Amino acid sequence: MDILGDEFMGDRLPARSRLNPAPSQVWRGITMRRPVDVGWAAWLDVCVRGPPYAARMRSEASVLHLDLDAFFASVEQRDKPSLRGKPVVVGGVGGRGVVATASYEARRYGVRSAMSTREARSRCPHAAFLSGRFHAYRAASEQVMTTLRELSPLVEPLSLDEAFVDLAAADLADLSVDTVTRVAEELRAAVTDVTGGLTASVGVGSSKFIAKVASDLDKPDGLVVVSPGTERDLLRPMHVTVIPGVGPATAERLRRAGIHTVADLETVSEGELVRILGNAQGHGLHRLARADDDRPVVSEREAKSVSVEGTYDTDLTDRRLMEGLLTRQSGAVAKRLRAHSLSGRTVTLKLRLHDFTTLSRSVTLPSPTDHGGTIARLARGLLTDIDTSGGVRLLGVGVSGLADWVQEDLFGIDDDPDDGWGPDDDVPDLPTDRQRTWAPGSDVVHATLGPGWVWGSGRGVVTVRFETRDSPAGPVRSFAVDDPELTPAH
DNA sequence: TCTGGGGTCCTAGGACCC
DNA sequence: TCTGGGGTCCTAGGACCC
Repeated sequence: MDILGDEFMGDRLPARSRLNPAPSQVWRGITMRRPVDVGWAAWLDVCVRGPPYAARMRSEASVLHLDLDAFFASVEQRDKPSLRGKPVVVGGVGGRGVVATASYEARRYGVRSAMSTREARSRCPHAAFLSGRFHAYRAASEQVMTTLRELSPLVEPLSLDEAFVDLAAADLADLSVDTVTRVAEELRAAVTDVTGGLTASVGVGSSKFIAKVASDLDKPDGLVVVSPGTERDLLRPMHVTVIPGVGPATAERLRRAGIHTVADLETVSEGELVRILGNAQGHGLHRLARADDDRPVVSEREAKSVSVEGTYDTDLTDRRLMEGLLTRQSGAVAKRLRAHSLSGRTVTLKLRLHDFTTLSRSVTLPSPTDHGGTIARLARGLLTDIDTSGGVRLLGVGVSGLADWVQEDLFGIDDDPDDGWGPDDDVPDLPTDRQRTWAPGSDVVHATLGPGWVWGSGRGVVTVRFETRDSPAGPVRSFAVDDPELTPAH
């Protein structure tokens, strides 16, 4: 039975784990066998989430969370002394910009992250409004992350200004509250030193959740260490929104069920939470409400998607302009994919209409691409079905289903003379309507008009690139067509 | 002219396969 | 010629995070 059990897990579950061995690594290489007294459902749970009978929570405060204070604004004040002590707002400065970071001086006027810049200007007209210098932020962030890695090899950056550090992987004498307090204070000083004056708020606790809550308790420039055993008392009086994953929508659903605080949440059964919030969130919240969090600190994460989007100061209505913007965005996405040696199979078009409704449309190729032209053609193709007559405020392109290789590299497209696309080959008919993409799975995936032609009304000779299963940037052929939907671009 | 940009994860339905 | 169930893949949308 045990052997059967191992085979079962080895065969089925790992489809994901083998490719993407994520949190399961907490088990530190221990091969786990299903004990005879544990049922299958419970065993699955063990394999996915970790051992339930081992201590789920760490017994020591060994997870540290560091959060740089008002990061973007602080970098600006550091680099420009005239801004020190004054309200600084970094974010979008255009007509539709929002605040990314407000300095503490600006926060006194009610300026907050995610507020529209328009609103921020009306609340604090004398603030300095800056659009941001991301190279400087990235450089400062790197200095900080390097400092964290000197303390422990296990550092998980969450963004430019935030990271978890696993102190259990650090070379410390012990993990007592006194020791981690001292280490955390030294770390804060080191961060300020290496960045030339930036301050950080730090929280330390027995889990990611507790460390993050703790770092919020004494901002800015503070340190809170939560003693093991006191976690639940700390959380009980807090509003449910302290729990990561509980935003405005979830908080409202909970409020309607009479649940406001973590203490309220503790009294609700797991089944009831699942009923209110669905499976994943219900189970997750039931655990977090009890400070039950064994998520490991993970240093390397694989990217799952790459995207570029833009919100325009005035709504777009010109389709040709939108196609041009998509082409440019696709090129940027492709460039970033190639910079990371990635390619992806699914291309997603994103639109936000004038009334803020958000749409997405996607297609999946048989093999991954990192080719800007291919991404652009697919994105423009997806746009053709959408009614944009009311105006479009946001346009974007993304690629997901990422692989760390490109099929064209493995099966060169030009060096096989008998690749089935010679001059005498039987080439499929051109599409006669505006539809330019074939169903995935057919041999020809996509055909695109060559330069000089757009879809419209007319007829003539067109150049078409055929994209096939095996060659996404396939052969180019010319055709005489008699298609009233086709017209020269000039 | 209220509401960014870059992500992650989850849900739900349909197609398809065994 | 009807009744399944499970699993995977794909698409669309939504919540959430920094």
